[in-house]
This record gives sequence, C-alpha cells and structure tokens, in this order.
Amino acid sequence: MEDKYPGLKLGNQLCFPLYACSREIVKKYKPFLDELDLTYTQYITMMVLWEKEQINVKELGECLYLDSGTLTPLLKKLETKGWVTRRRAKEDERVLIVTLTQEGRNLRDRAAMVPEKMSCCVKLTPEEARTLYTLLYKMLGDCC
Amino acid sequence: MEDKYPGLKLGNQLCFPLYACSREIVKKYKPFLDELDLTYTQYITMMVLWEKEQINVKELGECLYLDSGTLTPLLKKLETKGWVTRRRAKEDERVLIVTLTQEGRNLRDRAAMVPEKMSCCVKLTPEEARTLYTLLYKMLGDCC
DNA sequence: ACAAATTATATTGTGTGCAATTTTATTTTA
DNA sequence: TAAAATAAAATTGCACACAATATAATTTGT
Repeated sequence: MEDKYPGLKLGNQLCFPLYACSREIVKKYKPFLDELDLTYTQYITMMVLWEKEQINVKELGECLYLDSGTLTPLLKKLETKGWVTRRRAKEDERVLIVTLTQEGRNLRDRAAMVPEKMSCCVKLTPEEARTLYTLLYKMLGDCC
Repeated sequence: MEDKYPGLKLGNQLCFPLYACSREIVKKYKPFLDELDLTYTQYITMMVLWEKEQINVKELGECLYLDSGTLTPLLKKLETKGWVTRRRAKEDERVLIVTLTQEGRNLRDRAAMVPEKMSCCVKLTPEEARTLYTLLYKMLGDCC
C-alpha cells in the first residue's frame, strides 16, 4: 500500500514501542513475582505500602494512575492473602484506608531480590536508563 | 519505613513509568479511536494491515508482541465489523490469513487524522521523542 | 509410511484496566 | 437546615493480556 499516511505506520509511532516495551518488561517480572504470589499490579501496590505503610484508595490511585475499578478487587485479593487490611476512616466514612500487615511487611524482605534480578534484564547503560526515566516522567507529568 | 531496599521504591523503578505512561497515552487515543469504533489494540492491528494488506496470525503476533489468545478474539471482532477477512492458507491449513477488506482500506483515510491529533498530546521536543523512540526500541530488541 | 515431534491457531481461566453507573457519605448553598 | 452538589468507593460490563491447555495440520525421524 502506498505511503500516503506515514503517521499511520507502526514504525513511526512513539506509543507502540512504549506499549510493547511495558508489556514485555512486566512479562519479565513474572517468574520472580510468581515466587511471591504477586502480579505486577499487586507488586507496585505493595511497593507503595512498603514506603507509606498506610494509604487510602484515592491517593493510591493517584500514585499508580489506577482507579477504584482496578484497585477495589485487587486490594480485596491482597487482603485475602493477609498482606493488607481495609477499613473505613472514622473521620470520613467514604474513605477506605489500606494498611500494611506484619505479613505484608515480611514480604518486603523476600521481594528485595526482585529489582536486583530484574536489573540484568534491562540492557541499557546507566546513562541511557537515566535518560529514559527522565523522558518518561516528563511525558507522564506534562501530558497525563 | 526505613530505606532498607531503595530498589523497592516506586520512584526508583524504570518499569513503572513505562507502564503508567503507556496506559496514559493509550487513554489519550480513546476519544479519537472511539470515532472510528476501534480500540487501541484493534488500531495497531489495522495499522499493520494498512501497511501489509495481508498477514497471518503468527507474523501479526510477532509485529505486535501479542499471542493468539489476544489476537483470535480481536480478529473475529474486526471481521464482524467488516474490515478484515479470515481464511486458512491452502498450502498449510494451520495458518490463518487475515486480509484487509475494501471497507478496512476506507477506514484508513478516516484514521489519518489520529496521529496528527495525538501529536499535540505529547509534550516532548522532536529530539526528545527521537531519543525516547531509540531507547525503547533498544530495550525491545535487546531484552524482549 | 507412520508414529512422534513440531507448529499454528483456538480455547479456557484469571487478572487487570477503564468507562459508566450506583451507592453512601460529606459539603455547599439557597 | 434541608435540598443540591460533590466526593470516595464499589459495581458492572467490556476488552484486552497472557499462561496453560487443547486441537488440528504438517514435518521429521526411523
């Protein structure tokens, strides 16, 4: 087909490699996360809790760019596994507070190896990784 | 919580902004793709067909980094909409050939505005966009 | 030639993502 | 202060993603 619309070629898109790369790397996490009985989305949720110990659903959603439609069932699963508790805030019953349990804290030590093991999967120089990181956050901040 | 494992902080991850950015940009496509009755995954599938006119499922999956579990139902939907046809190859009945229809070709003209409209959503300089593009393909190629 | 291995696609089941709607609680305003 | 507006989660419904398995066709090895 003639090259009438170069913008419509997959190779000229910026979004496509972003989308493909994101999924491929999440896939690389899987064997390590399987050992912890975590999905990638559950893993980044736990990562927020390992940092903050306690957070409500709205704030968590802002951290992760996810909404309650995704987070509600996910947090219920994490509660079932015993890693978080869910309770309403006394001051405002609309707000649901998610809190890390001791079991959830323990999981952190076991998860410590994940970033190390992953680091050898990414074949970028530290400089390239830094550049990529900066550009991605620039996009996230400016346009999203 | 003490900073025992800096690698476990969301802000130190490269994968997270990739994952978040990818989803945020796909979200930006939505209003434009809605007008064409396409999802993002259907859109990139059509993009391959607009370039190649005809392709089998395996090759399509290699182009898009997707497997038959995702593509089979998606291609059936595109067939229902009348934009592609699906038939087995005579030489090898295992192979399913997807072919663009005239209706599918017509859709291309209506889709031409999508990359233009999207371009103003991405607040990177052309130079930054090029750098990002190169780094993403480097990651895709080297590690995935 | 024919059983075994391989290959291509389809199916199944689980877990997101997200838009749209609903429910419940709080805040604002007439 | 009571109705209207707003806000936070939950629910619903649809469309991916993808691992694992199944099915059917082809190729390989003896």
